[in-house]
Amino acid sequence: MKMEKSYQPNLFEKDLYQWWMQQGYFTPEAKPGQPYFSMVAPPPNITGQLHLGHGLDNAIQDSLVRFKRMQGFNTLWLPGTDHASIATEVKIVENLKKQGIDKRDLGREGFLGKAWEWKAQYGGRIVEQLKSLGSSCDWSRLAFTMDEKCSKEVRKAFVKMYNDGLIYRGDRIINWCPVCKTALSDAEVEYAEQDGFFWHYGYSTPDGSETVTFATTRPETMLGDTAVAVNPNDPRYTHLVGKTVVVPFVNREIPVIADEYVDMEFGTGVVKITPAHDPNDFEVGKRHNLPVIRVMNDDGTMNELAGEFAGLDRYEARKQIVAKLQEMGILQKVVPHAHNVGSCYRCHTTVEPIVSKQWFVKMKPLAEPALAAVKNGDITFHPKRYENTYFNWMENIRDWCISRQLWWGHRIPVWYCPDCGAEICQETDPTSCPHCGSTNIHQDEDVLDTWFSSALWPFSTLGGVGAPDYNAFFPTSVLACGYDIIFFWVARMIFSSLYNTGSIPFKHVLMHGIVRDEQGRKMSKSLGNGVDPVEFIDKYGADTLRFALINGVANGSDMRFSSDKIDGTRNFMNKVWNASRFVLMNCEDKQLVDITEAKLTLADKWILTKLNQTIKTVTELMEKYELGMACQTLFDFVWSEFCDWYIELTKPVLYGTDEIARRDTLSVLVYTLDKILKLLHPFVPFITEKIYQDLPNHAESIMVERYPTFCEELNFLGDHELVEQLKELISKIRNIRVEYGVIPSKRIRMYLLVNDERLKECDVYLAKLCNLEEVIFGDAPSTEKVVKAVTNSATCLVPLGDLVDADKEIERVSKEIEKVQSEIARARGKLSNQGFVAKAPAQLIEAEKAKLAKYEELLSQLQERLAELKA
RNA sequence: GGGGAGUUAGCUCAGUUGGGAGAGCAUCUGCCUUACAAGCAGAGGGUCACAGGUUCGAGCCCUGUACUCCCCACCA
Repeated sequence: MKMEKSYQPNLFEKDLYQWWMQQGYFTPEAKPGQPYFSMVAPPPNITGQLHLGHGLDNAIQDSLVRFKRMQGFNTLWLPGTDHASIATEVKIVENLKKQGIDKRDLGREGFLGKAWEWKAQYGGRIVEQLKSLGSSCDWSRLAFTMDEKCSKEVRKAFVKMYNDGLIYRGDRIINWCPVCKTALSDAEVEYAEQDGFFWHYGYSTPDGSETVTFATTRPETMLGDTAVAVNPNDPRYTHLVGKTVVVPFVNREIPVIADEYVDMEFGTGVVKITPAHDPNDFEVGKRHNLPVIRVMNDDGTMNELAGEFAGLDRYEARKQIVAKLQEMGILQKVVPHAHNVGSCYRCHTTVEPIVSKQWFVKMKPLAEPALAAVKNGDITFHPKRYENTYFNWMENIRDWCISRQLWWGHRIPVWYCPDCGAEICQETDPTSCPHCGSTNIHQDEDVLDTWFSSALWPFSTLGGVGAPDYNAFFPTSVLACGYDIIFFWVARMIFSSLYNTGSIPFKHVLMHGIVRDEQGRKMSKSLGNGVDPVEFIDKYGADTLRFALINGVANGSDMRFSSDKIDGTRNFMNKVWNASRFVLMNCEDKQLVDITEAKLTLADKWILTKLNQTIKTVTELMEKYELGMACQTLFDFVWSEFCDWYIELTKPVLYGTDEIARRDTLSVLVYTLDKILKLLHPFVPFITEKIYQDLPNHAESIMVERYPTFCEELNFLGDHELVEQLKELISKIRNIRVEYGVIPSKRIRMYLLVNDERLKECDVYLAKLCNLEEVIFGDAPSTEKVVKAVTNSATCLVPLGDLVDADKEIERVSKEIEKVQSEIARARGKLSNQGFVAKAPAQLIEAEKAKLAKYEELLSQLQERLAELKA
């Protein structure tokens, strides 16, 4: 066996991955009724490149799946790529343009064909990238939301909702993106504060006798005004209600109406009403039967109803209108005003509220069971606080605009018959009108919101209700994703599954945060601070990336991805690598025994006990989805216990001459390393598999081995405690060496007085770890000048001859006395507190008493020592 | 306006039923000791934002204050 002296990434990962795939480990059989663990993954959008957010998603998901697989669950992880988003279409169009093709020339079908070509290419690339992260997805079930089986489910769901009256089509104010030229749902609009203006001006009565003044941030919409509204209780304007005023430019006479919507306190108490371009005005318009006059085109230019401003861009029109109002002396004042402006979450263009005919889903009936499912505990969020976010949204939910004016996506399965006016909604394409037989029917041009199909993902990818995979793996166990898509995706999956399958889509929702850069900024293309996981993996390896993304991060909170963290993790990987190298180097040509038959040393028993504790803790944490803490626990165990102490403690034996002892200790080393690799494997798949394959007596693959469990036979609490005392002693001696400036290479002698006879077995450990030439059990002769260290289990005397400095020693001991005294004070304080003794648990009181006794004994020894020094 | 989160060592952050303040990095000292200098050993460093309260006991629970951040809604 040959191992590099330090961990080098990318020497074996690809081969291992390929081998895993060949072995079929990723492809489970559907076994209905078997204990299973299944998961749906958020589909990375193929139009962007893979970023660290995906890396985090993937690391968490894969770690969970690997853990559960090792626990013996039948695991399914459905991989998916892409959904039919606006960005997808934009990219496809860009791509076509490069080839000199206009999508209109291709027609809808042709466009889709080209889109699939493009998608296969980029989707394939993303899959390759995900593989380099070690994703143990079942790639044979790779799904796209526009796949045949998913599409079937989309239609089925739509038709069911349509027939149940949950889907309707109507005129509404929607958020319109003039660049993407499509409607957006409320969730797809991002609001940001922008500097703007309040333009104050007024409309006059036809006779010019009276003027009502108002303020607006969008003067161009005045061309579509169909009323001016005041509050019915506003005495300033009661005399005007029912009269009319005239809109300049279009010279339209519009009524002054009274509506509760108007806030008397705000501004002048007058609002101009533009039902076609403002959601509130639209509602007011409905109440008062106002005409709806739309003055803007889909591309954000003014239309023919805008009169002299027709054809102008909305902002240009605004400029000219303001200028003309000023010219005409109508404009009264302009006040700077910061207000929130909505923009398209994809292209960041300012959205325009525009009235238009769109398809909506009635949310109230769907939201109720979805709320109940979380409230009654069928679905649990981790961390729990995100349930509040979910409730908040679900309780205030508004109808969901699901139509999009794009070419790429699931087309709405509704046909119109112009001959009889019928509207046909069905799963299969009709060839003629079922009402009048006309073949002159046409399908609705709109496509569905990408999240409509994504919402069906948990069951559509499983083949739908009743399919073998569905029966074996639904509802899924966990959904793991970032908190930023609770509304877009999580919430919609919940109500969609409940409605379409009658079941929750998943039992647990594991939320993680966003990966930020070193300065805490969100990673973004425009800032150029994004990290490409593929480049990262080339440099540091997938194991490092995965562990760095998970280790020590609390669920649901954002994390900073810093170079420090990367280095630390890379160093840990190297540590694992080298510790393994140590074990394997010593294994050459050696026989091993089952450790239940080995004669265990104190150190062996100690590490086995520690291992047990670690297994218990890590398993519990994993089961609570606390991956960050599980990693931390492993990090500490591997580095601070196994490497720093246990390996050092084995050296006296391994480098000794007792062959049986060497064999036995080596067996424990291999045993422990084997468990460590298995514990780490979910997070660190490649290195652990690589090393595992080199272990003596290894099985086929670590990936399908069982996760370690607590072993009562190998739990030695008494010996564990003794070694802890030994460690304390060793630390004290090392401290003395450093404080007295004994150079590390100098081997010195030591006298040891033990309170626990078993410590006499520990001379080799002491000698090795403190670099002693001799450990003499017994008191030092009075002729020796010594430095003394006291612990509860032993007193050690280090003869340092002339190095011993009485003053220094007095200081050192005094300092220690001080520490012990403060401990004693604390313990006594507690125990003399009546309330504590009366109310605290007995166990705690006993523990406190024991500590007090310990410290008191220590104190008396230290004081004795001090007296000696001062004598 | 509604909801949520944060404030712990110089920095980044853990701290899950309330029971002696932790890690990594950085700093200081000394070491290439045959797994590892991507390392080892040792050391220093905290009024757990502030003010009250509950409790025998509070970083943790309650109330309030201050600052920071996120999400949602949005008054023209």
